[in-house]
Amino acid sequence: MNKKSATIYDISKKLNVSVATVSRALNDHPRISQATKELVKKTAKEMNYKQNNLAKALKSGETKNVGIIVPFVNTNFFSSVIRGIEEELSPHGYHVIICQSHEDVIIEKRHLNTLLNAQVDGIFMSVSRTTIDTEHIQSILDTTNTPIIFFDRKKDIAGISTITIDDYRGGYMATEHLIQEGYKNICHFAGDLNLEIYQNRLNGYKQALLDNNFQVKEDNIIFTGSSIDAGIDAIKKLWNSKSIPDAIFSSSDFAALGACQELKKRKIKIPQEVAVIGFSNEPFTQFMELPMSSVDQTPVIMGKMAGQVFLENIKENGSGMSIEKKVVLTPQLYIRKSSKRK
Amino acid sequence: MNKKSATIYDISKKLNVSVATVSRALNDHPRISQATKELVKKTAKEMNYKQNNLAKALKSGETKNVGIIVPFVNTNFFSSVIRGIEEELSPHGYHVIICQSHEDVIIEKRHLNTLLNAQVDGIFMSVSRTTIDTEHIQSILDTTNTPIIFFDRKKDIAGISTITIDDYRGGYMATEHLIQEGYKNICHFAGDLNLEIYQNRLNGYKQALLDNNFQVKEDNIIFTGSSIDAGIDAIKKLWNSKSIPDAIFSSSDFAALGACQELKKRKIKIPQEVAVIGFSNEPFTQFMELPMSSVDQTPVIMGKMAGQVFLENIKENGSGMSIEKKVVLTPQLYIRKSSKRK
DNA sequence: TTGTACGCGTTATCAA
DNA sequence: TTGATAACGCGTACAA
Repeated sequence: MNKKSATIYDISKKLNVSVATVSRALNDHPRISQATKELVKKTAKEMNYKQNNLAKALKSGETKNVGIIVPFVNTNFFSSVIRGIEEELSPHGYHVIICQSHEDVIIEKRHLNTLLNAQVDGIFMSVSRTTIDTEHIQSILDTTNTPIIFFDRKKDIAGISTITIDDYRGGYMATEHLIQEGYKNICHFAGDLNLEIYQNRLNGYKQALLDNNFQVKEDNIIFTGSSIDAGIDAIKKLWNSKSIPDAIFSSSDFAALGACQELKKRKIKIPQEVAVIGFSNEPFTQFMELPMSSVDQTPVIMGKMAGQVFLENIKENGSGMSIEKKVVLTPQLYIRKSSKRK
Repeated sequence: MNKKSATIYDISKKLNVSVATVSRALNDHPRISQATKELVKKTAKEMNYKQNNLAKALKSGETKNVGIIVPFVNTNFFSSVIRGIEEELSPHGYHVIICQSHEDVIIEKRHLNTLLNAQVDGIFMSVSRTTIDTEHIQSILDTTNTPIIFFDRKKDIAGISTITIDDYRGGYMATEHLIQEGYKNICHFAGDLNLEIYQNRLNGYKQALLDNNFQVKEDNIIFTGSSIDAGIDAIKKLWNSKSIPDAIFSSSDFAALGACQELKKRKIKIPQEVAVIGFSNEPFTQFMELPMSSVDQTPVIMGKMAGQVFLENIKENGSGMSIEKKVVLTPQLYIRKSSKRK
């Protein structure tokens, strides 16, 4: 009842040739006669032979598997990056193993270990929100040859290639756009500053203000999370304060959405009274009651670039030394109704 | 410069014990003295030993990897199912390998083969749109012990477990809801009938009409794809016909969205003049200009159920015979403004 | 309690 | 052009 798949031994027995010959025939080795090649391949097909990549990997040291660690897989951004990586690597024979960290550094650490045990040829990761210390990553770098590639949420570690978007520029672009539309009191919904991306968006915001002779008011920087509720709360807080803003640049589309909902509830008009612009260009932004402006992170391209960097790394890595590449993609500003007053 | 990780041989040499002892110590074998256990584990840590799961898998025949084949990974539905599978299996030590078929049966076939070569312990899949013939799947069933589990988009093959939602019921619920709201001329945007899910949604629609003494008019069944443009085209076609509908039950949220856009353009009021209800409960539906009703497929639960069925299958599979399970989940109707006239 | 030696399925080296 | 055999790293049956 148990169906064990045929091995090259089974083929070699059946044909009365050595396993070496079978292996070479199947791999189109140049010094094997055409006749035996065809014979071997034919009987291999008949016997339903399937190459065992496990054994091959054990011998060669290459599994042709890569790991990807993301906080959650079912968000538009991360699933799109994964799509990009898969599409870049699949044609080169790689498989992609997905792990979710749930924003928990403990789980992230565990996944890193199991991926290494599984002998993956490389690891792509976006660090979790709770990843502050990075010794667990540094130690992999020190003790293994497995290349690690950060995308989007990176940490500064020498020897690790990164693919990011220019979040600073994204923040700058969004803010400058609001200024050009004539808004005067622009506030910012900042994200978790433990993550560089949110720091950079904030810094871009600040610099755009300064470059346009605006003042950076600390009261205008609200630390929200990335949830709808956080956006709602932020509006409540702001509208109870002395200085009510006339524009919001949110580092998260979801917080921006919450803001829109709360503003509507209060009958405050977008974009006439208040402009809103988000970040990530989530699919829902363009279908909202009032289509929302947002900064696109080009996630599929990010994934493809990450894949390319990995492939180059593998190719160059004959020497055993790792090459560090820093790819920075330019975000794309999508201007929609929520921020167009003119 | 090349860092090769330590093996049990390295540890055995260092401690002057046999590899067997090292192996057993690391695996907490009962008949190993506490002293040597601790010593071995300590030095293993010192030498930065990492178990090579490749070798283990080659020996044991279990890779603790499963494959998932979906058309595309970056859709809300599929990425949510993947999340469910990963969360169900990860605690049991499994890794999840993702493959995209791009709706192409040729690619699907290739992925199936490479997954088998990789010796995965199981394969989860949603068939591609172009998968009509199923001999490539049947032959895996006949020649290997690798369990296959269909989710959502299944084919009827004996011996394959399936996790689906009751699409028939979903179609029935949506249609009946429209009838109860007083709509009289309900049309249906049908999907690719090569996929059972769309057949079932259509059948549920038909039966709901019949059960409520409505006539099923073939002209009211439009075969659209699942794109926004298809929805737009469908409206154009319908509004040029003799019988203009007052309600639309779309088998796709995106086609429904296109319909909403085109209806708005034509200044036709939703839900007063025409009701719209979609399928999948995509995140954008609740944030639309006019929040859209939709049928939720509970994808994360679907993924978890698929994972559970796999685990049960593995457990029971000592005998080498595969158990076939059919899990049918109940869809959830989300009624929003686009279909509430009363 | 510990050691020896084999097998898992490949590929590669050395001989023939 | 082909064959015999070692090696990859691990677990384990059989011995001691």
